[in-house]
Amino acid sequence: MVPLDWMDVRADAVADAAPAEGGEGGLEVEALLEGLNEPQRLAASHDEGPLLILAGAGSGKTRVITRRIAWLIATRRVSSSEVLAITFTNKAAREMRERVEALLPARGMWISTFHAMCARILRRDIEALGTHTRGFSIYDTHDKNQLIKAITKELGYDTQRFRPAQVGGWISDWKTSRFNAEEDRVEAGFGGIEDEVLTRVTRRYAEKMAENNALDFDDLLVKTLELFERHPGIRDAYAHQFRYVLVDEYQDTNRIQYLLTRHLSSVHKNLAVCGDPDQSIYGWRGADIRNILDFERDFGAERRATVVKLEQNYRSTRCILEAAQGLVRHNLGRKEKDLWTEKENEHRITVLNCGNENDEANRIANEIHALRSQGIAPDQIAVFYRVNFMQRALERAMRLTGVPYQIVGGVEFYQRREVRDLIAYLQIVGNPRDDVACQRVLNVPARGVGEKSVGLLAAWAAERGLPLTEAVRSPEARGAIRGRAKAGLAAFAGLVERLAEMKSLSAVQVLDFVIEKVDYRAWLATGADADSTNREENVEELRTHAASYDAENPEGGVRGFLQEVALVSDVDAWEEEDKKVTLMTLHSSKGLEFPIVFVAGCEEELLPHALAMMDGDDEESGVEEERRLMYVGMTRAQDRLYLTHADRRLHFGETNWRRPSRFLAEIPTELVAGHVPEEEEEDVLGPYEAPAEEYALAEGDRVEHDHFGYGYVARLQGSGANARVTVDFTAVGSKVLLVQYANLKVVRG
DNA sequence: CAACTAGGCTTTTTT
DNA sequence: AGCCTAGTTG
Repeated sequence: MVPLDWMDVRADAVADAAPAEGGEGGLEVEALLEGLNEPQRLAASHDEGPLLILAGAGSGKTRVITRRIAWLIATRRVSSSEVLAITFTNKAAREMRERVEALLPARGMWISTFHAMCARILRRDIEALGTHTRGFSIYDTHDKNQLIKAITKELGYDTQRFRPAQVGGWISDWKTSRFNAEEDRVEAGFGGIEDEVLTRVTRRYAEKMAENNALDFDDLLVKTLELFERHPGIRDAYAHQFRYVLVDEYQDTNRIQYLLTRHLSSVHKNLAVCGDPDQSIYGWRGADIRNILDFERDFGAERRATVVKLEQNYRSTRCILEAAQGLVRHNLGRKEKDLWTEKENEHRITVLNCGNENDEANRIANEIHALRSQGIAPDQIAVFYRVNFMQRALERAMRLTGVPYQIVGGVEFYQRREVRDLIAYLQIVGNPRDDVACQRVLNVPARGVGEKSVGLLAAWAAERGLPLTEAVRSPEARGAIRGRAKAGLAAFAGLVERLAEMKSLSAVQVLDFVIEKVDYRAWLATGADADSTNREENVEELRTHAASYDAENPEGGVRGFLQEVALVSDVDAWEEEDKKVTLMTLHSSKGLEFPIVFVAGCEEELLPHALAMMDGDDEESGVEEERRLMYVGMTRAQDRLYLTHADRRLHFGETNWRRPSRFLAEIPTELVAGHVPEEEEEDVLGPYEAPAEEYALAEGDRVEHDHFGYGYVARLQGSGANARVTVDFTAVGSKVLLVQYANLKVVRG
């Protein structure tokens, strides 16, 4: 967040020119459109009515949006608080705000993600719904899963069979689908037990969320929509306020976001959306590409929608652009775009075929070294991958070869146990009804309060419909508990009493109180964890975060901090200034650009991902989204693009044979330097046949050993140098041997 | 009854 | 890395 007092300092030459009278194009206004090409200028200076900006990759979209906001404020006598702009990440929101403020002084613009906007609206108006108070907690996926697990257990179902994450996914689909168009309502009907679990858990989940005064990510959107539907007065107040509404990355909005957009723009009907159907990559979480495809029909009924296509790419070389286009053209039923660039080719695309994941990582690291010796700074380079686990091999190679790197996302800071513990204490301050938070830290650090005691307290609270913190504070509830737990609970109760009085303190003040009071550092030090120092560092980092939040948001307090923490995304934490190579998932790379890009793991079953292809009934649409994902990754590159794939990859202690991605074969060959994989013959069915010598051993094989004689292979584990085999020898019984030294001979027949 | 340990299992992508 | 389970110890 930007401190408020920066704003006035930032005004530059353009800003100094006050908005022209009547808004008609004086020199100053012209300056706001300076340097834009014709379609960009059209989009930036479009006045009233619906506007669809089809913005190809790298076509200067952000620039158009920021200029547009500035132009509206400068010429249309729009005050900054009448502009609503929705971005995909908080980072994008922050940047957009800064860039507008660099053009003119503007205060109080609503620029945020959908989720942050909804949180802000609900903080003000949620009490109209009668289920929550303004101090509500925001549950992230982890909190949500904890609650679902508890409920699933409570209802007597097996949490192994009905995994919290899976049930959570069902609930999410169900909530979202309630608002979908009549014709494509998700058939929640699995039939049988699944249906029963879904129905019962969903109902109980909604009850508990209300009791806990908590909202999950879906709820933020859904409750805001409910608020607008049930209280038109509230809806109209916002709709009147926002004279101009702008939604970025519109191709990735879901049905609820679409309906929210409708409501918010319903009075002035000045809605501009911006996006690229070829970059729609969030279908799996409910995003509906039809939102952008149907925009003209949806919003153009009263007043014809203006459509602007931004087709000049300012980012990539012709080679990169053509390769990416060549790839995405394999998607059927897409609107053809004619992206072009003036940047001529310097390098062709490099495809690297590697042995295994470590070889791949090393070759990427070596290439980075070579690039650095040509004077390219590490922060000009990014490595993308499809799944987070791939980060490990890459990270290892970077570390071993001394490449400075930073990882975006992956093992998230806010997911770390120590961080979550401390956040949970803050959540109790922000919302004493938060049972999930209370339960988490009831016995952290260990106070002798085990499962049994917690069960007694929870039962007492449930009978009376009271939150857990009340049970903790009640001498009556504690009366049934004896022994070590009694003293521990008394201590925790004292702590809860103190926390209840800390609502108005700053985040770091509460944090410091808790850390000191429970002696959290000492508790960490007793942990058997080898990396307890690492945990201590994370505690320090959390303190730093809290302190800087407090400094920048003096009014925010504990709740403000919690809200920010709940809604941060991976990319939000990314620091561009660092002189480091960036490692991130393809999904996180959306909206970014780098001179040099590596896309690792261009293999079948990884990109396209195996699960994307079996999800639902429509395999091809899964593949198409994966193709778009690859397209997004490729179009991040400005000058050079490397695509790598490995023949073998280690996953879950198993080495699998890999085939190069079909997407590699879809890139026009003349654009590629290095090894071009030949298109594989059709063998869609059946696993890829591995070269025989690598599978020399199989379970059940009869083998001969120099010393132990004959036996049968009972088990194979690991791979490469670590591959081990368990053999039941006739003479000496069962032995575990390292394959590479055992020198076993297979006896066939 | 609570605390701790070892070992097995698991991960598509994320606001 | 974390969660779960089983088994042990205090």
